[in-house]
Amino acid sequence: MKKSFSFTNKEIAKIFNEIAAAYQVKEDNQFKVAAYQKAAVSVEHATSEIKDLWDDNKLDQVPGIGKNIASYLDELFRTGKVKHFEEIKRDLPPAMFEFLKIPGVGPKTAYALATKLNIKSAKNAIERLKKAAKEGKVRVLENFGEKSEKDLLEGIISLEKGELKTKRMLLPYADNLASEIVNYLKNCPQVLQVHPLGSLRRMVATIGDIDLSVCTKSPEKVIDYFLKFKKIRTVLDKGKESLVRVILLSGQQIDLRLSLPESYGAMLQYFTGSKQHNIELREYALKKGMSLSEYGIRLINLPQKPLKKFADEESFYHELGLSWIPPEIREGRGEIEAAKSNSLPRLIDNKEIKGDLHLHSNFDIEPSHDLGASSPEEMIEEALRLKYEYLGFSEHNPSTSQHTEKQIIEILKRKSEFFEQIKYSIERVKKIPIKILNGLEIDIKPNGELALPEKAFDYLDYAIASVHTNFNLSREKMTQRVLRGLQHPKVKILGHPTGRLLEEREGYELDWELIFDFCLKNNKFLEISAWPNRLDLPDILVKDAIAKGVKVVINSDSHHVEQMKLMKYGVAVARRGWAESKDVLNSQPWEKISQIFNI
DNA sequence: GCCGTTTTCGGCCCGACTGTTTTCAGTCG
Repeated sequence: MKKSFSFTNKEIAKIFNEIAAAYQVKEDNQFKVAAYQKAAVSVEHATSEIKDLWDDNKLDQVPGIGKNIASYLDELFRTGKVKHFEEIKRDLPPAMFEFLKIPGVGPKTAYALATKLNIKSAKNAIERLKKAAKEGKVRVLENFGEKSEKDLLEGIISLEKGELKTKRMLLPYADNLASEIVNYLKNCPQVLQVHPLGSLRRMVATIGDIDLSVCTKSPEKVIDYFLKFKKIRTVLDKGKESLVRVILLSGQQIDLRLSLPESYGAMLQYFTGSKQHNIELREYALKKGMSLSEYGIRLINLPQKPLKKFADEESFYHELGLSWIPPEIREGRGEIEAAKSNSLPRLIDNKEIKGDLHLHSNFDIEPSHDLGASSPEEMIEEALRLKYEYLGFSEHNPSTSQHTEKQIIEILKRKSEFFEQIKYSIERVKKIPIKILNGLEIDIKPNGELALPEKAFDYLDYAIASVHTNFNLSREKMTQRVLRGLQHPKVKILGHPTGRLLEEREGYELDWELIFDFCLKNNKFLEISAWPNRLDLPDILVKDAIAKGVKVVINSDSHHVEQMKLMKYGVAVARRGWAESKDVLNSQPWEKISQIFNI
C-alpha cells in the first residue's frame, strides 16, 4: 500500500471552502470560487470517504471534482499539503478564516476585519475581534457602522454559545409537528391548499426548519387565522402578505408562506428545492431562453421579458418540457435528465408494501439487546389493518454471554414451536389471510461469525444479520466481517447496513461495490430500516444499490405495535433512492417471498 | 475550475435582505 496522509471529508470540504474564500477576497474569477464551493458541498455530502475513493482511483466519480482539483487532492493525500493552495493563502491573514465561522461574516468582511484591525494570526482571533468590537473599534472602520458592529458582536456571542449548531429534527418528529399545523390550516375556509416545503416535502432524513405554504385568495384572513393557533409562543414578523414567522411553545420556528392561486405552483416549486435541483433547473431553463424564479418564468429573449405565472407545479415543469418530478428526488442527481427523456422512475408507494419482515415481539427470547413490548397477536392485528400479506418476527438472538449453546438452541426451539402454533391458529383455525414468518435478527461478531449456533438455524424461516458492536473497524475489516455474516443461507437481509444513528453517530465504512456484488450474486437484500434515527440504508446508497440491480427490503424494526406505521418513512427513503416496486422485496406477493426464502 | 446529445470553448441561478451608502456590495438560502 502506498504511504499517504489521511483527511476526513469534513476537513477536505473546509480546505476547499477556504480556497473559495481566498479567491473571493482576491476577486478572482467568480466561477472558480463557485467551483470550489461546489466541490466542498459535494465532498461533504459524499457517501464514501474521499480518501477511500482516491485509494481506489475513483475521484472522477465525485461531481464537481475535475482534473485540477483531483490533482490537488492527489498531492494532499501523498504529501499532506497542497503547494498551490498554500500559495493562494500566503498573503492572507489566517485570522480571516476563523472569522468566517461568525454568522453574517463572509470572505470580504472577514478580510477587511483582519487587516484593518491588524488581527493576523488564527490564535484567539475571534476573541481579539470580540474585544475590538466591544471597544468600538469596528464601527469606525470604512463600510462598517454601529449596527454592523453590534451584529458582529451578537454573531460572536451566539457562536460561542454554540447556538449555531442547532440539532436537526428527525423526519417523523418534524412530519408530525407539521401535520398538526397543516390540519389546523385546512379548517380555515380561505385556505385552498397547504403543503410542507423544503426538506420536509422532500422527506429528507433530518429536517432543519419547518416551512409551510398556503394557497389563498385572501392572505390577511389566513394570517389572522394562523396566528390564533394555540401552540404559538411568539410572532417573529408579520405585516407582509407573503410570509409569517412564528415560534411554537416547543421552541420550533415555523415559516408560513402565502401565495395567490395563479402563482402558487412557481412558489411551491421554488421553496421545495433542493437548492441543487433549482440551480440545475435554472441552468437548464436558461438554455431554452427562460429565467425561473419563485414568481414564474420569464422569457428573456423577448424585449419586455414577460412573466408567465403557474398555478401548479405540473404546468411549471411542463412549460420547461419536463414531466413533473416527485419532490423526494429533487436533489440534482440526474432527475432533470430523466424528466426530459420521460424516464423518471415510477417510485414505490406506501400502498405497495405487502409486509414487514423485521418485528420484535415480546416473546421472551432472553436477548442481548432490547426485547419488544407488544405481543405477536397485537402486531398481526395491526398488520391486517395495514393490509399486509405477510409478517416476519425477528427478535434479537439470545444473549451469547449468558447462555450455553445448548440453552440457545433450546430457546430457539421454543420460539419456533410458539410461532408454529400462532401460524396454525391464524392460517388454519381462524383462516386469516396473512402469512407469518419466524425469523431472527442476529449479531455479526467482529470476526464475521454469527452469534447463533449452527443447529439453532434449523428453527428459523430466515434471518437478518446486523452489526451492533465494534463499529470502529477499518473499512476492509468491516467489509469482510459483513460479507462473512451474510454467507449463511438462512441470512437473507443485512439489517440497518451502515449502522448510522442520525444526529448521534456516523455509520461505519464499507466497500459498497463488494457488498452490492455479493448481494446481487447471492440473492441477499439490503434493509432500509424505517426506524426514525436510522433511516438506514441512506437514500444515496439506495440509489447506488438499485442502479446495480441490488434489491432492498423496507422494514419498520418495530418494538411496539404503534411503531409499525413508521414504515412510511422507510418508503420515503426508498423513494429518495429512486426505488420502484420491483426493487423492493416486501412489495412482492407472498408467492415470491416464499420462493426466495425457500419456505 | 467544471462541464458537455444544440458546446472540448464558452458558458456558469435568482432574488431578498441589510447596512452603508446615494447606487451598491456582501451575505444568505
